[in-house]
Amino acid sequence: MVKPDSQSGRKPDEHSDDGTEQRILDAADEVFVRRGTDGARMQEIADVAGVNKSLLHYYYRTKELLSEAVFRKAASRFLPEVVQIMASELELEEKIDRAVDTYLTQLSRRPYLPGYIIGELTHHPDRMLTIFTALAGNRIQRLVLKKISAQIDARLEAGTIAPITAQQFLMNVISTCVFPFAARPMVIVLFEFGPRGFDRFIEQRRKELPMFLKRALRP
Amino acid sequence: MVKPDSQSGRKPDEHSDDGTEQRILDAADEVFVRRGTDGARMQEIADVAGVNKSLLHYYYRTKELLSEAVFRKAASRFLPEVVQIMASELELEEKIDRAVDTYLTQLSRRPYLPGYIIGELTHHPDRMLTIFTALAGNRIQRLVLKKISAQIDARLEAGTIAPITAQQFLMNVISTCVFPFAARPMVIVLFEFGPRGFDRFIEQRRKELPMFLKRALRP
DNA sequence: GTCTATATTAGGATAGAC
DNA sequence: GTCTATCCTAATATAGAC
Repeated sequence: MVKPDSQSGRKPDEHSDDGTEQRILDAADEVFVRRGTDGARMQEIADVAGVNKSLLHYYYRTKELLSEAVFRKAASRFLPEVVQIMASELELEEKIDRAVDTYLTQLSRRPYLPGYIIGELTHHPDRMLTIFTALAGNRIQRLVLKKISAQIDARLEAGTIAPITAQQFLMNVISTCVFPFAARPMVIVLFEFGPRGFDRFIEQRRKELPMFLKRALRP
Repeated sequence: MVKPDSQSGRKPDEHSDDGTEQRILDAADEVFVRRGTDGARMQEIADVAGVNKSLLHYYYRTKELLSEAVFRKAASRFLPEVVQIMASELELEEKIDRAVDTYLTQLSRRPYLPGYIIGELTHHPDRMLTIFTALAGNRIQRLVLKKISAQIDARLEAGTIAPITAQQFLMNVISTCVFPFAARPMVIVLFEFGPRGFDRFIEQRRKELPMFLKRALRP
């Protein structure tokens, strides 16, 4: 919308290595996620990107727009994967296995992402909700809930599952995967984890959590 | 430390209704929790408290100190309750019942508290961790983990529980209680909740979640 | 103890040279 | 496209009268 070149074609003429605009977005991602939108400083983003502050405005016009770009990118990394798993034809137990594994793997790479998204969400609900609706179009979630509901109903008929609503099921899976990362700084203190302690905890969780959740489904 | 009068005795002389200092702290709580430390404005706090901006500095010296007071108060409202339940002599199933009920009741009253704490934690880890250690002294958590571990071990002997570590057990209970509130704005969108929809979801959860968690404990 | 200035700085944004 | 220099507002903080 505002950017001169970017997404359409190649970089126009003489200059840097791997795209200045991209370097700026990466730097912005790093700084916004660590400090939050309100705590982030354009100067720090410029420093991390190794460019002049003015260039941020050249590419993204305002801090507001830049932060939106970052949030959009972060959010888009969050939902689709699990939505796809949950909407699939897999058995519920298989969905648990895959969702847990996918979440823990992705979040281990970006541990502060949940904290960032949750913080933004609570501090700027209005702005963020528009992004979310645009991003995840309501038809999709409705499909997911329909699908899970149907699976639960069928298994209730067969007597192979304990009663639970699709929403509560989904919430339990997502909560147990995402929350430990959102609360990571607190968890590290309360469980007295050393440098690699949290990672080991997550690896243990990767094994134990699916079993825990699947046990809870049994009638 | 910095406050003129306050916590020691009564208000000194002539003035307002129910304590100006308290009114300021309440206002600060409201604003900081909604906007986050970095997004909050001293002016807005003054407006909410119905006093002049300068008074905030009179009582709390700086924004930094005021925000610490707020965070300390918020955090202290969070841990103790459940720590006490978990450290008690109750059976694990009974602990689940009480913890879920306590959490959901308290968080329903202050739904944005988890989002605030998580946001602060990820954006100011250093500062917040000192508060947490001071607040929850490590001996206490160690006692909780010891207690839960002992209970699990005993029940493993008796064959009345599925294997799980105390840390993972605790994490599962806390995650499933707290996360829905932390992610509330997202949940409302994704589940397409109306005005009272989220509250009804929580009331449903108050019944279903304990059963879910207890089913997961069965061998 | 509470208010009315006012000081001061920080940080987002723009103009304009190269 | 990238930099230097500058503008300008918003926000924390303080001085001082009442």
